[in-house]
Amino acid sequence: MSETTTKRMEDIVALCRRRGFIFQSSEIYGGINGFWDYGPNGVELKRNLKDAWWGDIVHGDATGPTGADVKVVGVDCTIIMNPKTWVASGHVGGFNDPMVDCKESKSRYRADHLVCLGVKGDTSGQIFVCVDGDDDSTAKARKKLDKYLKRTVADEEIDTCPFADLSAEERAISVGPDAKEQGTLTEPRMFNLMFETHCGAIRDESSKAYLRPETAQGIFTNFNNIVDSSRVKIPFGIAQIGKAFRNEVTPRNFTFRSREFEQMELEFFIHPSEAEEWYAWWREQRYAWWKSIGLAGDNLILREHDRGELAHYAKEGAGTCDIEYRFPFTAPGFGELEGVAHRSDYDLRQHAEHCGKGDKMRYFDQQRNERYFPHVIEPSAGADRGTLALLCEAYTPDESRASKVYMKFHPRVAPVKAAIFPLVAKDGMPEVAEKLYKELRRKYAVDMDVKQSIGKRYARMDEAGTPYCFTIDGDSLTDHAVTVRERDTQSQERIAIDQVANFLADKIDGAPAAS
RNA sequence: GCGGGUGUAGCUCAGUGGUAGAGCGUCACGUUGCCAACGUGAAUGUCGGGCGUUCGAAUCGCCUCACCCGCUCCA
Repeated sequence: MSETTTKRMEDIVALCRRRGFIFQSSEIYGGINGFWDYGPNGVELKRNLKDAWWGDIVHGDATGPTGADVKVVGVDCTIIMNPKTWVASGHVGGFNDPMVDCKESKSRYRADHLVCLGVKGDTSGQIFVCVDGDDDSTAKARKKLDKYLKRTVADEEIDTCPFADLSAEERAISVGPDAKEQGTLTEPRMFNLMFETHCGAIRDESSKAYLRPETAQGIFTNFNNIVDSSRVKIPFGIAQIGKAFRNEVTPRNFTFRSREFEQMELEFFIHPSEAEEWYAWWREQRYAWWKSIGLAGDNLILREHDRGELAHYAKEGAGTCDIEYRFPFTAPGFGELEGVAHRSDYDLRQHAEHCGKGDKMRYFDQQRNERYFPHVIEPSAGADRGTLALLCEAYTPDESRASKVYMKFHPRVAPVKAAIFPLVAKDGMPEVAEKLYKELRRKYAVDMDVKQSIGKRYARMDEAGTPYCFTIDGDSLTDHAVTVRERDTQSQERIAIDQVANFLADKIDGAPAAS
């Protein structure tokens, strides 16, 4: 990473603090790793992002690839759910045992279930790992061993030992049960990224509960409730915005990897035969959306996953992609903003199996006269990551300005849409400004500032990313017009004071997408 | 988890054992005539935190926390 990009992230963090976007959580006590607070400007920015998402997803008027209306309803589910939810979803699996991951096959194994095969007395060659007691896995390892030694190894030559006993050097020459390359197995480690708590006063195993690590499961567990109560018909979606928690090993990169974060998730339910076209459609839709709120150009990419990195349930599906942004701390690489995944019918099936109400999780399609588990296309976005991307994208150094930097937010997400200034605080100008301010603030987040020089007030608004300033001067009292100062160009034009609200409406809602 | 760096006012920093400072910003009053103007005045500090050494610690030692960077990791 170059020095300039390093410097820049520090500058962005400093501005976030200086202008009230983001603070460290509980800072007066020294902060806490992985938790961040939003200040007055930050909460407006993040809320604008979430409102834009909700407005476009839930209240949108899109037509899907099959010609169907894109019908979406919302939910707001609890953070603490019945712990069985997380057993069904796979989040609790092997939680009390050390686990080993394979970087090649993406499989996860219980460390105490893995054994190593080698030839007695031979310490130089590769070690082949298999799942203890699993005949297929053992046979596979034996075959790999034979191939490696270019001969058939007799049973009595075989030496075994627990995988957990291996040193780091030995792990480096080990080949995983489902791998071809050596050294793809991680060291055994306890693996539970869920925060735990207890319901009720008694703290024992039976009262244990988890803070949700994703919002999606609240949607899946309510699937039949919504089908029964909302008259929705496939294809349709269920959307949720809410907090999720992951006890990350290494929170890092400002708010990018936080332990408490907010997700904007949509689960879109479709007939299995239409998965491919809906997946492709959502992928393009979501990519275009991020562009529309101001993430332009080379910093935003859509990256289709390789087959190798797909989750097990997605292997046979239509695909998975990430929408990624080039953050200063990932440059020249990218960091994930949103994942769009075809999850097939994995989640609904899992819950059907675990909850014992299998039929309830299936959908009866009147038109097709068919009962089936719908497939799911899941666009899952991070609200905090999105907010951070907006901040990074907006940050624009400009040595020619008094502020040395300005925040180039799209008007739709800008925390403050406009500021109203009397040019000087006399001759009736403050009164006119006050009247305009009161009129506008009913509808928009606007600021009024009477004090100090006009240049200083413009500079402050540049740093907060306010796109427009309306200045009332001596002539305004007679010609009923104000000067609009535009943030990005610093240009000025004069418009009628009774057209200010229309001007803003046009800029905020009718503003063209970033090029 | 490993390694490197940083931590003094909102920001940039000075202060290397003896009364915590400067510039910018912020606020108040005055002045003002479109880009951090000017004058006068004011407020602002657990010197990241704790323990220790010392008559005395921002300064020395130990521990710890947080942030940034490079690895690792990211179900």
